[in-house]
Amino acid sequence: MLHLYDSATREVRELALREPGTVSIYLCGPTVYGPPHLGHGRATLVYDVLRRYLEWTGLHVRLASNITDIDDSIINRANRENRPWQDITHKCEAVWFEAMGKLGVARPSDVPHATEYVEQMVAMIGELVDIGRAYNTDDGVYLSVESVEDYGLLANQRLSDMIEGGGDREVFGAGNKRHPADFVLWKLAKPGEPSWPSPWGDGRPGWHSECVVMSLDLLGEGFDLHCGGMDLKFPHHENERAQAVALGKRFANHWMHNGFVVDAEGEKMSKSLGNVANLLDLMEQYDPRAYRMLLLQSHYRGPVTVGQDNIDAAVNSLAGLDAFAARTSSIDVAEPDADVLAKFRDRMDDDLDTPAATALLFDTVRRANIAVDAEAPEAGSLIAAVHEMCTAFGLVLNAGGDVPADIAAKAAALDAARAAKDFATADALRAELQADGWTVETTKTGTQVRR
RNA sequence: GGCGACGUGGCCGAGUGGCUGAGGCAAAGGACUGCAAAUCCUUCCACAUGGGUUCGAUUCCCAUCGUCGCCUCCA
Repeated sequence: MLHLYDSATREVRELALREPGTVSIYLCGPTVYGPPHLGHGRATLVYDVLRRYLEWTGLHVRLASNITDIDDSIINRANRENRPWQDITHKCEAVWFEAMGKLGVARPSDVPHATEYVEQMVAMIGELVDIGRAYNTDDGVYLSVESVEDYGLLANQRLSDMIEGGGDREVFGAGNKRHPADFVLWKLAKPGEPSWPSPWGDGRPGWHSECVVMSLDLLGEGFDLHCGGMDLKFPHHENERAQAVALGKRFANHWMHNGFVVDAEGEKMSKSLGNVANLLDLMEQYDPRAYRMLLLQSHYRGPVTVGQDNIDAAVNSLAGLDAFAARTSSIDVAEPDADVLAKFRDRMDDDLDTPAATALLFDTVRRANIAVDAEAPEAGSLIAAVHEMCTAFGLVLNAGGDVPADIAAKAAALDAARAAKDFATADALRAELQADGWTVETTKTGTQVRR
């Protein structure tokens, strides 16, 4: 069974399942007010790999991931561009899922929207007020963090230490709060702002409430895993948890956080890649699979640099895998090599060690190539194992696909010329095909073209 | 000020108290090929610095230098 680092206990431990055979996961999704960036891409890819791997091992995965479609950033942009806020959220959500599609990130099982859950949030906030753990001020309702026993668990900091170091930052709503770390659950609307009714006045929910309500509604108390980017650990996840704890509910059993995307060579990157911080730009300029490949070769908890060299290396390594898929596409597959798959699971179960698992993938590719060259009997099972691992990774290999009749004819002509030792014609034909964007490879069964 | 991460070969990026340590990319040489491509083989002598613990450290501890993240709305 999968062992994962748990941010709450700060150790790698087994991901215990509330219900055998099924994994319930909540992933904090995007606030839809702009195009997805590389950070979004990393998070969604990391959890897509997690999900596919779990499914590949035979588990049923229920993945809920929200869309935050009401938020200050959205309102600000709407005001700035003088257009309806829903216009922004709808458009951005469409762009989001289009980008996810290109990345090969499967759509979550559930995609709840904050605006669909306002009533439930109001009800929850009401409960917190009733039990004296939240309080009303003249600009909203706040949660009293001092009423939460172990506030700071995820941040791994004591409340007092956090406050001391606050720096020069302005404390939001400081004048009204009982404690500087108290956070807003309900924001009273200013004139012209979108709002929903509540016992405390018209307004909108604070950021941290939606995930509590949605995760508990869709997945139920004590769900298995809550995940998101490292930057969400505090305050977002801390504050989600605080609300659940304040309500006396069991929340996530395990917390997983992925590392950041780093642009170590900021200047260089922007020069060579343009505004590569934007995920859409990256996918436009490179095979979208390259980002997945790059992330697979790094560990999910560490920082990862996304730069030209990095992406190029990933693109080139994919070319090797595609070539493998192409040259083995006509070979009968057998039962996947059990030994390889067992090793694969060992590595993946060890805190999702995809770098070790990809090393195994490449190693298996080489072994399979050797077997294919030798026409050895184990080729089929090794090839099958490679495809199994790719499935678990969510990596789709390109074996070439359909070849138009005229191209196939040229390839046949090339073979004929070679057979006749008319190498000048053969070379010319090959150059033509290559100029057309085709990869031309000589195999035992003749010239194979793909792209 | 508090909490935390990290410094590995040309680049990226794993990992381990003891034949000096994956994998990918790049480069070089070789096999194969009419030539290529694909494939395979080989090579490319790397673990920030200074101490300490140890029979032995890249891996453990301390210090130093350097990089970075979080500490109220950013995946």
